[in-house]
Amino acid sequence: MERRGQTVADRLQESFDSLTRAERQLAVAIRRNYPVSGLGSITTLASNAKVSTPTVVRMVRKLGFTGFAEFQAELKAELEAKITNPIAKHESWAENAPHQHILNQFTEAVIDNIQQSLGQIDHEAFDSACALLANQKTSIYIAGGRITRALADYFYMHLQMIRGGVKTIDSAANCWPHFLLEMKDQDILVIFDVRRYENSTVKLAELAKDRGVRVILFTDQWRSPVSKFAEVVFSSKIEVPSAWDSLVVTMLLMETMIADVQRRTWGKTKVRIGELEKIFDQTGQFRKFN
Amino acid sequence: MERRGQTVADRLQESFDSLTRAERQLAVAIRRNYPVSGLGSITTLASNAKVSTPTVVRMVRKLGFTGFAEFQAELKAELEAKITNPIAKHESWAENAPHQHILNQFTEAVIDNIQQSLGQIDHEAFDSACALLANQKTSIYIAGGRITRALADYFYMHLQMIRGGVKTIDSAANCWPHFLLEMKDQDILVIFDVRRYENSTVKLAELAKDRGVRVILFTDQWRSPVSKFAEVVFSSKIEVPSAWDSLVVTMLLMETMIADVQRRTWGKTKVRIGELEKIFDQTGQFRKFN
DNA sequence: CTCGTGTTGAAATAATAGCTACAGAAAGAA
DNA sequence: TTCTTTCTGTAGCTATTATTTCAACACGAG
Repeated sequence: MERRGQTVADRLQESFDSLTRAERQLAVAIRRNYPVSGLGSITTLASNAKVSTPTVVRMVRKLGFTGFAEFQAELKAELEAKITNPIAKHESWAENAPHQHILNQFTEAVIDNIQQSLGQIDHEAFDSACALLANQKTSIYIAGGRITRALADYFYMHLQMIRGGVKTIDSAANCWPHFLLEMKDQDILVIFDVRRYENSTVKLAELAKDRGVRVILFTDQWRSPVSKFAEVVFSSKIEVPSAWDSLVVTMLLMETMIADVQRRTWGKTKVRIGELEKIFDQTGQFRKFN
Repeated sequence: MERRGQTVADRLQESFDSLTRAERQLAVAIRRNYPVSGLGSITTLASNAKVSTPTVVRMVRKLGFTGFAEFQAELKAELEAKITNPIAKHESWAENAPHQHILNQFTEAVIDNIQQSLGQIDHEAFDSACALLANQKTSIYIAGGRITRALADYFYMHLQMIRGGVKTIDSAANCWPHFLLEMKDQDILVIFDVRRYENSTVKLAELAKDRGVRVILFTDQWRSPVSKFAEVVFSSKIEVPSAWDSLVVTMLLMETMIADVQRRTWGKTKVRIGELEKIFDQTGQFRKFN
């Protein structure tokens, strides 16, 4: 078998499909902090990956090594090459691709967006928004625009598992009166609105606010006009080297919020999730691994 | 004694005068090919330097370590710092919030996920997937699971603006026969499937492949069983400090793909977008700024 | 030359490493 | 469901490791 020029990472990648669950878990652990992660004892590596030492032995054999010692020797050799090589500079995200490759360019822009957006965020506003969403006495309405609809759905899907009283607002504007009618004082309306802002969304926010609804807005760095009616506003930088905008940062904020709301409501959510799991088990629709 | 910021090499240099003959011989051997030389066993190191193992122990104690293990751990830490991407080691992302704040913890995990996932991506596979999607002669079908449905919709929304012949597959499994019937040889099926993997999705992939359809899969680090039937697989690390998984990396890859497909089809897409704009202008539904 | 001080490695020891065998658990097939 | 097959961790074995002990050695002072 020809192995010339193949790094351990390559072999790991190549053989990934033929690995078992525990072995994949190990492979991921090795890639984390590669290649230094593989330099300790087999015991350390195994416990870091939360697998047993025989699993380690079996996996390195699958990669074509005679044993852990040979595997580690190879890692050391790679490391040595990397250290002595002057272009070892770690400046690309997709390491095998050239720096000009769109994967690197795009990712760099996204990282910058994250840094800029998070750098400006008001964490107290974030906390208060989470508190609002965790308050189970009120109802939550979620609305998105043409492009942001997908994020609204994603948010809805998670919140609805975490707590009751969550509704997603149909994108067709002629359905809104029904939702507005239902909204009570102190209810929450979460709106996603990035450029190009939609007139109808602004109207929705205004009408909702008139009814005493508290509005949480996810928007871009230029801020949707909805912000006039919003109690809490999160603006994310969305520019990337693309004809389209990136909603990655918005999604990051939203997921963080989901995590925090879940934490706040855990007592009640635990029961809710338990029931949900039971239903899933009954349908047999899902399976855990492999 | 203050040891802050001192590397092993520094200590070696500093204490060189107080070392004995055999110890100096060892010190030189360590600096030769530093720091990888110190990563093997004490036996190997000793025999490379042509000294005995007790000499090694005595010397590292003179440098201030309690034993060889501590010395080696320090070397590993140095190596790790040397080859790790500095941006990933960012201390705080939301600068005003404490480091323990969930915004910082979550973002840190996401950045790590990005680095891990991009670090092992096959950029040639990425390019070929983009080429497949840019080929306007074939039709594209997009399918998602319970959670990933939102991503599938997001992808559909963009691709559908970029080119024709894009369809999203209804999540209800009983609608699939109709879609399968329509699929032609060489058509593309894009599947989003992260844990917990859905049995029905695997079946869809299998049936599609039987019809000569080429499958592109977005999954997580453990890989959905769909990967058996997929021509191109993108796995993203999805673990975050949350009860739920993070699809931020998947979204990043997808957006990058959208950007690249758009670039490839620009000639035809320009016309298509132009027409779309015209329709939007006519409906007056959207406005550009404020 | 002899003594004393400091240096060194061979040998002994205790701990840990890597590896194997095997049995229980999980997944897949019937 | 039940039966097979495959996977995975526990327990135990042997080889090696890091460390300690101690006798031999080198070398300068007297």
